[in-house]
Amino acid sequence: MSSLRLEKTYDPKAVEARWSRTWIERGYFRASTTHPGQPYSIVIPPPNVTGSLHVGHALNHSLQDILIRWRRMQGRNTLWLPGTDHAGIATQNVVEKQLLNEGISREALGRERFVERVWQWKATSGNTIIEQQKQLGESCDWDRLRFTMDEGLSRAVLEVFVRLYEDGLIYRGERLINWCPRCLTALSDIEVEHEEVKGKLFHIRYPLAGDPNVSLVVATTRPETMLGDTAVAVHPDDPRYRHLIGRNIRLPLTGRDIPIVGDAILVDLEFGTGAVKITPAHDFNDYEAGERHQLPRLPIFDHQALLDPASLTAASVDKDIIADVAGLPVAKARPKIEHALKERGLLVKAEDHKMALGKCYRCKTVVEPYLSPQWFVDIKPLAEPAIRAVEDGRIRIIPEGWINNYLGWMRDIKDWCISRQIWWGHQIPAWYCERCNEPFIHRQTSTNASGAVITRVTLLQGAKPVVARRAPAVCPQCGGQQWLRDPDVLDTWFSSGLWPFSTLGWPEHTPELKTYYPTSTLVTGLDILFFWVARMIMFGLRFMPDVPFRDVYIHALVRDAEGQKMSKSKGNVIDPLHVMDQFGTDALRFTLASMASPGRDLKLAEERIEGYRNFANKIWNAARFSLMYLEGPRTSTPLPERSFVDRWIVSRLNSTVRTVTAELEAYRFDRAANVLYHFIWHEYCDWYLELIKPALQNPAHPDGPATRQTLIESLETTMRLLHPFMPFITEEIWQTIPHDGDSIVIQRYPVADRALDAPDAEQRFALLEQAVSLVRTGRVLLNYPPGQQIAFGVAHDDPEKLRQLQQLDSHLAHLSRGAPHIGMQHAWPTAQRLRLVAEGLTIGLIVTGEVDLKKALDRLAKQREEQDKDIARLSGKLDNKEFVAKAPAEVLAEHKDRLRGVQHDQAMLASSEQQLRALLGA
RNA sequence: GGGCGGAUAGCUCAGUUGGAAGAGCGCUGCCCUUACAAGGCAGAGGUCACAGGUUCGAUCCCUGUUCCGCCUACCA
Repeated sequence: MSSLRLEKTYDPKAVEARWSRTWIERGYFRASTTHPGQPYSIVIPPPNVTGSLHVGHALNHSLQDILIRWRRMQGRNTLWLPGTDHAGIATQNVVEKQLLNEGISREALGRERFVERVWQWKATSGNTIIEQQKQLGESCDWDRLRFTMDEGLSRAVLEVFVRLYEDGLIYRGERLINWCPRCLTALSDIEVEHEEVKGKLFHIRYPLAGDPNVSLVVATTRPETMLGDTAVAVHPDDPRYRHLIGRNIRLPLTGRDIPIVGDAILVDLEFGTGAVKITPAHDFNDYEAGERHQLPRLPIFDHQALLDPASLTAASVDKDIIADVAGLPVAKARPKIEHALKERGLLVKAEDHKMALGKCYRCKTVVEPYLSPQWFVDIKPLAEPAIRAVEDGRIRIIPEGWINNYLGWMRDIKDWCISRQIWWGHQIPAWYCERCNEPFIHRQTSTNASGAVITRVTLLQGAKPVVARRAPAVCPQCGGQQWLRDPDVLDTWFSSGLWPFSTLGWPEHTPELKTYYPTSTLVTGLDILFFWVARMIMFGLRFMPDVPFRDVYIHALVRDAEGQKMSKSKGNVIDPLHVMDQFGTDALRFTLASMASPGRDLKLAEERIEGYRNFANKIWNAARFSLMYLEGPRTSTPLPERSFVDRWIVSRLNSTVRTVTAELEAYRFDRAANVLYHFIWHEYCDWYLELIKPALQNPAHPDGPATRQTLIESLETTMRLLHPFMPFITEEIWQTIPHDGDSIVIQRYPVADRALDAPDAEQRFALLEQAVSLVRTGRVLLNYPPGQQIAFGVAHDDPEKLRQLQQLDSHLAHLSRGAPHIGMQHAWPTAQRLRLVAEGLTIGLIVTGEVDLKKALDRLAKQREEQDKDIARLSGKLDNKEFVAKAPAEVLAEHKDRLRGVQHDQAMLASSEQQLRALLGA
């Protein structure tokens, strides 16, 4: 026997564990290319293989699971393809840290053993997030789990790289790139996070060569880079300086002479001093200016962003300065340089200045523009089709607001630096003949702190690679057979950019690709729109060649209750697993869905989840109720012959089906969830289950059999409707109530049907609800004691409505406890009033609906006149919607503006009592 | 600097072709009523950021202002 029949509260844990296991065992999530339905496919944004589920995943995955479960129930051929990402730098950093804790550096370990070590770490921790995803109920086809460094996916990477190279879209070149001095690797532009910081703008005097009395004052935020200056720029139209163009500056601290050039692009007349130092090897703008003026590049920092003594010497820097700053990192070199300038009286001033600082998105270290040979993708030819695909609507971005964001970025896109100087990832398929390239192969040997000898291989600009799917055997140039493979690996986003087709078997022509590509919907956070989504579109269009997905649904970021980004360091992280443990997985899923409004970050507080835990419990108890009263005959009475209450709930459910489906189609998970919540709690539970109690509890009630049928049908349909949102509890209930089939997972999703709409029943219900609500309000406002029975009269001006209300008398009485005598009060003869009083009942009057209050009042007044001259004076007609009576005065005073159509007949009661006493001769 | 979004109840937010202000949570009062106290019923609470404009009518459309986010960017 299910606990559903026994337990008053829903205990999710056992239920969830059982069903998540069973669903997978029974293969409900397995996709088949031969399934007859129209394909609907989603590839999951692959989480880091060694990560664990955070609340952002929970949101992202819940939404996808809702879509997939919904489409599966609609009979579509669904595939939700799961997988994980090797997450190059991030994972490498984690393992490096582990090694450091053991006192080992990765260099000491060596590349091969280090990579082995990462694989080990993946093996031990890689299943964590997958298991957690299963716990969340994700209906992925787990048999198709992919990893970006799987053999198949790696082959796709290789293929794409080689083809792009052959097409001239991948090249190697020495450029200024963003370099993380901690990760010791190049980064792409978007891997740099900009942060506004307070810095200083230094004004430094640069004397003219051969004329020390004349000088230019340059402004810079980075004085330490001046050792690498190769020119000073002024604006060609600047009357202050234009006559100096062509003359030389004697660069302080170095004694080098560098030219003054005119550059209208670099120099802003309004800013700083109007003179700009040019350091082509350490600044992106200066790099470009250097190209314009054919200036030499003088790198002065090494790969760790330390001032490099060798470079400094080559740049002929003052020996004292070299001694002072050589080997220092940027942050420490800056004050030393500042000091040296000050000593020489060359520092004019240093003013506060806010500036944007670039940081590594993985380790938050300040990045350094660094001149080095790297691999790039010539991106424009890939971006153009990707722009068109969105412009012409082959790819829809939802919400639409992000389209311009995407287009803007794509139109302004710069070549993509794809090489990373790390070890974990897809090694670039480029080989160098050692003999031919001897001058370009630079081996640096050093001994590290632990005494290990470390060799660092750098392939200098000029090296000629052979790019191929496998290592070449013999060099076509020199016949040599010694090959050195390019040590770099690819940007981790290179492989994830192939995800929609590499996971389906590309470059083979598989049935999976044919069936499931293009995928239907991509569900993702805004943070990886450029990293991932844009790259998938570019690669998909080039290699498939078709869009990788039809719809891109972009959801918001999950923040904490204060709107702060969740982070471990802030300690404001909501751990989804903890929440699932505490409140149940369905509650978490439903919370996230209900908060997924477009365009806004969602602030998550545990109280919300608790609220939906209560919702789950409400559903549980509604199901218990249904089972409790299901004993007894059930008949499938034709709908038109069922009671108006039954027809009402069927109609409301039908309307809910219609709305939920429409909202899901529009990716409005929030609205779909809210509509479901409202229907189940406030219509099904609050009204329907209450209304049918008399029919269920009285064995002789004529509506009993049909109502039992309606009860169970509507519950069963509701469970199917809710299933994509709350898979566990719906399955558990569905299994326990009468049903056909093995699992709710593979049942048909409810479809709205006009024939089920019952506007007349809805109208009648509205009348009833209004009357009940008025009776209840009256009770409370008039302070009737709980046990006190009350007779209420109901007046209505529309004779048809009045007739309907009379028919609803029993419902009204039932729903307003203790008010058994509901009738048309104004029509009650005195004798009946007296009888009611004799029974110890209080008499009240309710006026509902579009009643003509004036008439009602007149009628009441006339009636009372006949009965008793002392009857309370009635007044207080406020407008056409409200009127209030006098007594009891204190209540009325308090609620005067609120009291809607409630009349307390206190005075009448008093008068009736007198009459009664008179009659009885007391 | 550019772009985008937001400002509605104490809190979190709905409110899409402009037509009498909504939900959840919280709060107050009453109620342990045979599905559910993780509950029921009732209730309080809002010049819809500010200033103009269009309109018979504006939370909604237009303009400007203030504040808050996010994205993006080479002001040295």
